[in-house]
Amino acid sequence: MPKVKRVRNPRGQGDHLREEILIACTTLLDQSGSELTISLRSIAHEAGIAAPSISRHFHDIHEIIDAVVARELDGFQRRLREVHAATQNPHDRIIELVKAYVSFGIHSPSRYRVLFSRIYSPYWSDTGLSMVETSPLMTDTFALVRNSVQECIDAGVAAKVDANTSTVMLWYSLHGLITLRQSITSFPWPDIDVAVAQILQDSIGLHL
Amino acid sequence: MPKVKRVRNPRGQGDHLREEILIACTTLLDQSGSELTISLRSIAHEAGIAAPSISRHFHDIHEIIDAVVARELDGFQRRLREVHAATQNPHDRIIELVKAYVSFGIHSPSRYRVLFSRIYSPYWSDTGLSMVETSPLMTDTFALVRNSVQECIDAGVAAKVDANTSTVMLWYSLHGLITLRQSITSFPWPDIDVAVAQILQDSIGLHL
DNA sequence: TGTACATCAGTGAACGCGCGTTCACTGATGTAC
DNA sequence: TGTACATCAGTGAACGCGCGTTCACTGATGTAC
Repeated sequence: MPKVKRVRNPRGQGDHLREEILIACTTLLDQSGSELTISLRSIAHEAGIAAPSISRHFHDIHEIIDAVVARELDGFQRRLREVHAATQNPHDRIIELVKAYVSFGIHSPSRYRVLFSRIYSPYWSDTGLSMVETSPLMTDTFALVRNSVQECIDAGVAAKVDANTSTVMLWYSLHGLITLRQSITSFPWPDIDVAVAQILQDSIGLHL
Repeated sequence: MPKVKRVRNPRGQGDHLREEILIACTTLLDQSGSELTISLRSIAHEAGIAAPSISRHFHDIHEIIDAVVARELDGFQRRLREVHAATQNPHDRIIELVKAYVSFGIHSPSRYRVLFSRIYSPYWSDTGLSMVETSPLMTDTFALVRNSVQECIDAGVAAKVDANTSTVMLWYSLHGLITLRQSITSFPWPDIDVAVAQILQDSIGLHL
């Protein structure tokens, strides 16, 4: 989709193109589901600019992908925080948080994959290992859920005692549910709501 | 690694090259961890042959990948069958089956990924959707584990009642454990044996 | 208030490379007469 | 037993394409004098 004749940004506002590049990259990621199929030229084409124009804003394609992942992770965390603020008690809160997580994974499979299933390829090792580092945003988001699990335990609505381990178990299960259903589509998977309820019961011992 | 001067296969045994192509492709998959970074030419180079030589044996690269996946899945299933045959009672059997699954995922991350985390990309849809179909081998392997879970329930060593749902929960958790630990490496994950024991307890209610 | 100049925000052509695919070929070996 | 021919198992050069990167440029706008 080549865009209509681009109007150049006014002087001093060259950073606007940085935004457009990130948006174009996000669009392509949504379409392809893997950062490996994306090229600098495809991003330039999607953004309606010449390929060399990107170099003023990003050193290479990994820098663009990293920026997109950081943005998406930030948006995802913000959504979970909203859910956290909008719920009244620990029981409803953990259910809504899990629903939001699963909903994101099921309805935005490509974005979910880019955030939580990035591949470490040895071919990339010379361009830096930043993609392998865990973002503080990831740790923060985990802490948000873990605290909600702790609240459930304290309130007596969850039977487990170790909030940290329980939350990891919860994460394992939800991630497995989202990605296995995506990869192996013709398997007779059980109903998704039933599965999520079962996961909440098994992993944190939530009383339903 | 360019190989030493290849000796051509004798007449009537051209299928030997088919084997060599599959082995070369497996080697590359082990190295890269994603089928998206593999090209026909890279396989030809790894196998020490000219690129057009592949066309006598495979129509395109997807056919090669599919053949590799089928072989690997077959080998994986055979290993699980061996574990099944080598164990004496339902309790030990399910533990050893799970250990074998996790061990494969942790020690052969690239192969595991190719078997269980393949991506459906819309770009490939015109070359056929065979990659999206669930292999009968996958269903068979699931049935093997599900039957072991059923044995545990019948023997009273697992507390859950629905073997099918429990096995799906078990699969979700193990898959999540393997892939999350692979993608997010610097997170403070709990000890893997402890996590696996917890998963067995949570998902099928195994008494440890 | 003019005007020369510097800076900013890009563009377009060209490069060498790896890709999948085509095409004509090579040379060993089996087979029909 | 010879020998002509068909088949098999590949090879090597060449193609057009998309890739990341370089290089010289364009043209608008701010700034110093």
